[in-house]
Amino acid sequence: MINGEIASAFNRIADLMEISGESGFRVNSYRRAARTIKAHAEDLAVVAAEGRLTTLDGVGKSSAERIVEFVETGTIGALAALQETLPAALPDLLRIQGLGPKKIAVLHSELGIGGVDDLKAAIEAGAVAGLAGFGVQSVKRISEGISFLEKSGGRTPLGIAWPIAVAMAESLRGWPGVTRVEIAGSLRRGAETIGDVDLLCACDEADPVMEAFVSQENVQRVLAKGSTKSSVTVAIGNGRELQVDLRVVPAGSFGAALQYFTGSKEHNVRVRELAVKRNLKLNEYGLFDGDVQIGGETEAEIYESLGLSCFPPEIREDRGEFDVDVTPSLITIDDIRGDLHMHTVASDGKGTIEEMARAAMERGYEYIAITDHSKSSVVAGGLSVERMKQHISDIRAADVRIHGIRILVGCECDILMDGSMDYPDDVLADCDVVVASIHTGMTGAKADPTDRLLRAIDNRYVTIIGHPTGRLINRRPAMDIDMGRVMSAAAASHTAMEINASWRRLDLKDLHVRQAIETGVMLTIDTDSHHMSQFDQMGYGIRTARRGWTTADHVLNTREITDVIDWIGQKRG
DNA sequence: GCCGTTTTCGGCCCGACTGTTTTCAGTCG
Repeated sequence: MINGEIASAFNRIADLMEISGESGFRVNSYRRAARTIKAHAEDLAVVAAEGRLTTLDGVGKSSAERIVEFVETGTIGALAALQETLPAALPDLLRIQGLGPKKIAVLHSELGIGGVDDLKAAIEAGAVAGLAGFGVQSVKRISEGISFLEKSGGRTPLGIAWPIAVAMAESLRGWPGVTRVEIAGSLRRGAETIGDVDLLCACDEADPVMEAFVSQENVQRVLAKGSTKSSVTVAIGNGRELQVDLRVVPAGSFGAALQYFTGSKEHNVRVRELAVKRNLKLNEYGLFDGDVQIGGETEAEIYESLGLSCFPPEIREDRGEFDVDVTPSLITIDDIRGDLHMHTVASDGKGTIEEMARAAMERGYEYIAITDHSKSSVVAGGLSVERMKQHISDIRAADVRIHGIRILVGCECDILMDGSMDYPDDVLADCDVVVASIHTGMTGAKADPTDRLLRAIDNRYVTIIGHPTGRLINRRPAMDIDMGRVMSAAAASHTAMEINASWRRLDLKDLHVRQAIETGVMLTIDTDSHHMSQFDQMGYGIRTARRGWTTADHVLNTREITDVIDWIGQKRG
């Protein structure tokens, strides 16, 4: 799969062109093509071979030629040519707040700066202040930007940012004069990682709210403070910081502002283009016909005035939402009837079977599957065949003893290097649910992960492929899997694929979820809980599912227990 | 560079904040 590499190359071209002073429209066209390429599930080498590249959004003749060039040679001449004229690491400076293409061009032409280290040295030496457009304040801001980049370490996982945002929003709601607060931005869209937290607030008087916002105890630095918009950073542990933006808007504009600040940027560009086509103007204050506001108190008003449905935030990515007649009715957490992947003290969990069952009942679940690790997962306390047989009896006994919830017998069985299962078939046959997962040999070329998954799917007792790509967000990349083949095999064999709801994984991710649905694969959304409290992570899995356009029908654990058992039985024959 | 039921040229979303170039460019979202 070369799509990621091509998208990176296109973004690099855009960065370098922008610093070169190239037309912003040309720059944007490369970024748009890069985005399409990155989001395309099918391998671009295949699309190129079949001559379909220009059917992709934002890919024209020129981009298609560059893609073909990459497929054939592994490089793009245009990128190489740009890198001859500008240092390859110069675009890294674009990630520093307060530095844009124009200032970076000055830094390079005047001081020969080629990367972040050069810039730090030049600031240290006092060479930057005094350059055209650089005063004392901007140098200070750039220094802070460098330090923030080092402390933020890029994007923050959803599961870290969400509780912080909820707590800040809750606190804001209690302030005098504040009438409404919502979380917007990529957090509201349920993105797996976020750049910053966007809070939106309606209030009687903005200035005192802004003053209180920047004066909060957990604020590390104030990046900006105005009457409608302020930015601060807050500490999130390990010496790292997260940016939080607050916007204050009039109540009559709240819907327009929520729509605008929820994004995505690409989605908003499309919406505004549609407004322009109708001779209307859309901004964060409302939808306007000339000077007359015709909408903006609610989001629905804006969308409906433009002849659109009020898209759920999770699909506002310009990934086809404008092209369908009917927006699907996406799954909600209330559709979930059970959880089919969790661990107990028998392996590496912290709760007993009974504690997990009671915690599940508190969440209104009708069933759970206990799925402890198999024998090869030694560090995770995987169960030998003998212990597993005892565990099966214990689960059956708990199911009889505990009323109000059905407790299914399961296991999370390792997929071994050759794709065979870690337990013999007779043990798997005694389980109601088998989650099959890869835990070892993810890196290195010893075994092809696609072949391993395909062989696992071929096993009649395997119900669910657990965390299929093995990625850990910000920590470990996904295995290089031919997802098209795996999904086709899963769909054909009545094997479900998991959306692992742990915020560290979110695996399948949104794009793969979409691909699964298009391929006809049954999904499950499971928390992989190792503690009772981790059932709360279901919400992150739901968001990921929604980002992949999932409805309740696509998900096995929205069904009644008898239907779940029937569905599993169809594969076993 | 891409795109098109106002098409093959001429447009491509819009506003806030900051600092510095005293009237606005650069950056950001």
